[in-house]
Amino acid sequence: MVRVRFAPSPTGYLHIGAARSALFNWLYAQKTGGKFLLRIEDTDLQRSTEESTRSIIEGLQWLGLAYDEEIVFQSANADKHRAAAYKLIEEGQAYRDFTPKAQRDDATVKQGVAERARAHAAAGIDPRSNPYRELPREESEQRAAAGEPFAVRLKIPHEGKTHFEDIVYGPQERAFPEIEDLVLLRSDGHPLYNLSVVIDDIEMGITDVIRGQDHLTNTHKQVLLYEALGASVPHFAHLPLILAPNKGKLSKRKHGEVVSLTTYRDRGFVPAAFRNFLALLGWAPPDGKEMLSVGELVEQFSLAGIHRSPAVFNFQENDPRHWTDEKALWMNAEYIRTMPIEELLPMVKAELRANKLWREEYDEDEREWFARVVDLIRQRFHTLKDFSAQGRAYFSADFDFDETAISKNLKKEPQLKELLPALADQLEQTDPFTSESAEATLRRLAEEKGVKAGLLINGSRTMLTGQAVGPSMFEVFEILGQKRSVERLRSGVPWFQAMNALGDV
RNA sequence: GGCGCAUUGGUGUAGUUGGUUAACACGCUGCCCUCUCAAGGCAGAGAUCACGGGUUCGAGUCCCGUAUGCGCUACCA
Repeated sequence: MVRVRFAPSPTGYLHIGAARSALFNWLYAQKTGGKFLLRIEDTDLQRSTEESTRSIIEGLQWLGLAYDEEIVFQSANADKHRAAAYKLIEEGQAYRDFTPKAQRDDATVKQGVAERARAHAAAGIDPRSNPYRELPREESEQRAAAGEPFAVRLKIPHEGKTHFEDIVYGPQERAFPEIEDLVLLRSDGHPLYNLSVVIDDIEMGITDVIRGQDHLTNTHKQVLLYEALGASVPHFAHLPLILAPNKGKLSKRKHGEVVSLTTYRDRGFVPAAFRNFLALLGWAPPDGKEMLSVGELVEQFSLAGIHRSPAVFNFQENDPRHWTDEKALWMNAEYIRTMPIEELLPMVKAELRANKLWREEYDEDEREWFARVVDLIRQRFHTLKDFSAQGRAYFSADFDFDETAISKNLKKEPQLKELLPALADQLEQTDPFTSESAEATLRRLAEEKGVKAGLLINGSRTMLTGQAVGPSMFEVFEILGQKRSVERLRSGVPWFQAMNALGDV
């Protein structure tokens, strides 16, 4: 049975790249009828936080990726990791390295590595030569017993090469001389990443490791460890990276909240929409259809459909209209306007509630009305936030008037100041009050006064909703009802606001 | 520095064994619809398939090289 895992380190919010890894693992588990496990890699005590763990769990939940079994916290397994390392020493597959720990500054590590490599090459030193590798066992044990600190390193053979088959990237080979004897245990006894992952994956019975491409080259080391440990090697599938628009690394420090999954939740994304979008980064369904429900995603998903080149996450910083990938935004709007209304309603409810616009009647007597409004206004919304912003006038008498709407639809025609109350008088007499009758009334008045119907329509739109844009106005009349429509048409509020704003009395 | 991976319109992708005008989605432009804005419909712009060689009757697809980008190379994860 297939067992896959998502293994994030809790050192910050859930990155969208990580979220995609989680998605692909989950999809694969669903597809194969396997298990999807969650492991929190919290071995870096300084950087790991509980808050981050919480946000990861919330993020997965939001995306609808339920994990099986108990969460595994890697830090809880440190003893097992150490024991495995000591066992490898016993077996002569690993050795104690008494070289004093080199001081390393995290920020300059990459540079330091390159410099060291250059220096070694220039001096003709084999970077893998380590005087402790062949230290006689007695001496090694004596020095350890005497309390001398040591790191534990895996012995990599000098000759030969590793090989594994990556499901996405194909056959991978690496010559042993290119791999340094990797450190398993720090001199303070702390187990290191490569050891911990392998032990935990064995322990958890992981059959398929699906993760970011940044782990591809390190996989050779892990394969060696599996072999040293006498465990069977899982299948590997590495996923192409998700890059920033400049094709650089997508990071929080440089790109801010666009990379955080919670941002999408907080800014009004429908989970299914974002999940759908994420699935299309690095993978494409065989039939090319892009709007896919979870069921379809599961059905169509295959590791073979994942391709190798990195995907660019397209957004424009400093441009609020394009704060994230346009296709994601489009897809969200598409979901909002096409998803079953019954599924959308609870999301709108949550949004209204958060903005104190929710009324319990919407769940009871006015349930039908509520569904009708949502159905009417969702057609042109892009995020759930829009229901409480542009949609505010439908749920509250206390809404703002858009400045451009006032100048374009009201102030430009001063006579509207009299025409709209006149329309209100007419509408008050209209019975029954429906979109059809409201339309007839309005058009009759326009004809009487010799003005274009559009003038009254657009003016009404701004009076009733505060906006210059929105659904068909006659639908709005009906949905808002006779009483509110008449009241708002008579209200002088936007006129005062216009005068104040524009300073002409 | 070494090793690895990648490279199809602005972006996401299709193009499985080489064979007609390189396909789809987002975005963009125009038109239609119309009470506005969307949606929808129609039309369109945009790719010398990174570059240079080669194999072949024929290459986005195979081979070699170059460039660029990214990753790994840590007593980080």
